[in-house]
Amino acid sequence: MGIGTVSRVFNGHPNVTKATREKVLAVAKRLNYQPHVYAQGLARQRTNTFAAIIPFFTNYFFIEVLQGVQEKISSIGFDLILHGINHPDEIDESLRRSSRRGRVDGILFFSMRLPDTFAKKWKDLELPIVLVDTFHEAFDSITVENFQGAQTATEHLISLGHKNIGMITANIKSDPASIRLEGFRAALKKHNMEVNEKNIIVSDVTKLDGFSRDAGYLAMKEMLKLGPQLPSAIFISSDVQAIGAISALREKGLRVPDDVAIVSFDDIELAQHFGLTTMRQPMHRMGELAVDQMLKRKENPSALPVQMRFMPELVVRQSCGAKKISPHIEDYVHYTAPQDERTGNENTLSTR
Amino acid sequence: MGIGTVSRVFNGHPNVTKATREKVLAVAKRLNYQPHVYAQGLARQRTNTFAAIIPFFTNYFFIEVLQGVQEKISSIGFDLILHGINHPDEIDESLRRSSRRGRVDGILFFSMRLPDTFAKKWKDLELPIVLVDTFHEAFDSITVENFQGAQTATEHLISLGHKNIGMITANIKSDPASIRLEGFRAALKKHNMEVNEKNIIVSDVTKLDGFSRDAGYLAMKEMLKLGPQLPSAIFISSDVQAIGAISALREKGLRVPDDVAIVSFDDIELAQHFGLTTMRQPMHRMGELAVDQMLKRKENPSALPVQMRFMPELVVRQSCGAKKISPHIEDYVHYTAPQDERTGNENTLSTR
DNA sequence: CTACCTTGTGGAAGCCCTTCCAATAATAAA
DNA sequence: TTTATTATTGGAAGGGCTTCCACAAGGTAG
Repeated sequence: MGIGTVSRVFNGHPNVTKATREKVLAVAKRLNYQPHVYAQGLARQRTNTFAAIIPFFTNYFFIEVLQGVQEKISSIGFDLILHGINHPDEIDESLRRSSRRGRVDGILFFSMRLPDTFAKKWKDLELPIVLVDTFHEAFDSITVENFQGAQTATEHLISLGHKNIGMITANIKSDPASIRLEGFRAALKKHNMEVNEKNIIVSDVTKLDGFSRDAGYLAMKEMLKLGPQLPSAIFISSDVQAIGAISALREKGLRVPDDVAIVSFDDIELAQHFGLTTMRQPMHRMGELAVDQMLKRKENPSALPVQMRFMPELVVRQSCGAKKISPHIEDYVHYTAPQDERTGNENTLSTR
Repeated sequence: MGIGTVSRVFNGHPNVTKATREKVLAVAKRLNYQPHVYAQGLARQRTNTFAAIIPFFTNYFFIEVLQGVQEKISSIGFDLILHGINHPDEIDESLRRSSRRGRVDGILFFSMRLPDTFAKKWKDLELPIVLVDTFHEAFDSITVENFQGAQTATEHLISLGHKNIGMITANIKSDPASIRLEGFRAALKKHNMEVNEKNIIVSDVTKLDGFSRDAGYLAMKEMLKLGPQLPSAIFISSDVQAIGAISALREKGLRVPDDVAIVSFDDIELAQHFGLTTMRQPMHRMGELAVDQMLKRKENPSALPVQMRFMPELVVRQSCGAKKISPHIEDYVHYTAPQDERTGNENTLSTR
């Protein structure tokens, strides 16, 4: 049996007699033979592996996207190398590691601003990259219409008759946060309502760019200082923040949606549990699509960058007050204020 | 410049003159040269890569462990190949893929029972494997004292004076669930209390082995049928279940901890938010240790299997009633019953 | 029975490193 | 200055595949 023949058998090439094929397979089984992955990779000049660079997924949004990615990647028989980013410095490092010649066949880059230095020198590199939940004109990207989404969310509150509407947004340095804020403003303007700057609380929390429960809690604390002028409805830039914000409201004895109506963004799994009205992002789907796009890009490396944008969908639950619900039930416990025991890791991370 | 010299420079071998080193480096930079990862792997016969096989991390427990793993792996300059398992069938497939010759240098296997077929043929394979949150005598493992932990949790409730104590447990097919149940029983016996079988609700949910909010919700619904004999205190086998269970209680107008005291298990991030008294597992740390153990195992492949067991720690918050809290506040919303909109993925998965 | 296609098979070359050994250069000792 | 050491350097061999080319074998048509 020639060495080439064996290769042909294992790779399902057509020109092999059934007899030889079986003979090869038999011997292979007896010897417990398996092709050496790296040797194949070296010879074929590809790895069948993608890297995913993700700001660490303590944030539920990423978990769901990552799940989509991972399932899709497995289904096509590829492997996924995971780079969790906890600190902005790690971005460069991860990109560099992933770009090492022969390491992976492509990179999925999530939710973080692609460093300009990389954006430039990337075009030389033949390595495809797909951006998810972030944008760069030079590369394929899959994003959500944050502007439109925020507008829709806000308009929902307007349509419920609210006149005094506020917003709590995550750290403005993050694209999604700032764009959602713009959408909020646009909605009010569109309906000839004045934008009261005091009604806008911008989180200055740096951890997770303010997309966290703690940040939401603190922001609402801040907003509560408005006292009687407290908005009757608030758009909050993410579900996790909304959960924190609700805790702050509870502490003051304020009820959602009766005293304050809330619409948030993301529709993470918990949103359902908390009865949050929110803008649903097809997270799982976005993960899958990212992989699909990666494959397409590999087939046609020179095509123009593709930009997919999803329209988030309004999911009406209870927190906005549109759906009336059964009698209120007493809550059982206070939210213990942030940092009570878990050590607050103050790494800043520019992310979603 | 000889080819060997270049290699020496890139690998930091000592015997290279400063002059040559710099010359090589200069040329390398000019040519934008990088060693080819797979070629290195082939020549060195190692990949600097570990695989992690994890039941999919919609479950917060895994996220936290995975984070520990990922950080540690990056810190030693290795790569992590992630295999998320959604269906039991995928376990074999993942193990097989990871075991392919030259694919990875080691496998971290999480929370699932290692298939016997693999356990056997593994010893031939030179590939190290470390088990986390699961056990097999033949391999290194890092687990938590589920028995002791459950016992401690139960004793805490006993010490608070409860006489009628119940337990809600996840699917008994899962090791942690069944062991925690045993610990519960042992605690009662130790204190000469009778074990009332009606007070034990065993979840028959298969998805995530019943370690889910829905399962907890349903189990509590079931338990509520006890009516006036409802236990005054309940030990629940995980935090997520406890959260679901609390929702069910709320629906009935019952308050935690006043009407029912609760202690659960895991101490996921959300536990704090919900004020759950729970048994803390050092999840992040377990992830790191798994990697450490992997490295040790590689240094000394023939050492006897190491079994590390952590003692979970009781974290007292509000749900057990030991800490009295400020006046109750009305809750704002019902828990919308399971499966209201998210399509219930009914894959069964034998996991934690 | 030839001449000409197919189809299948063996193996060299190439993928890109690391590692080892031999050769050379530099240095120290005599 | 010569010899014995030691520090560098070059490059062949080897790691395990894929791919391509040449050749053999089997078929078909003339």
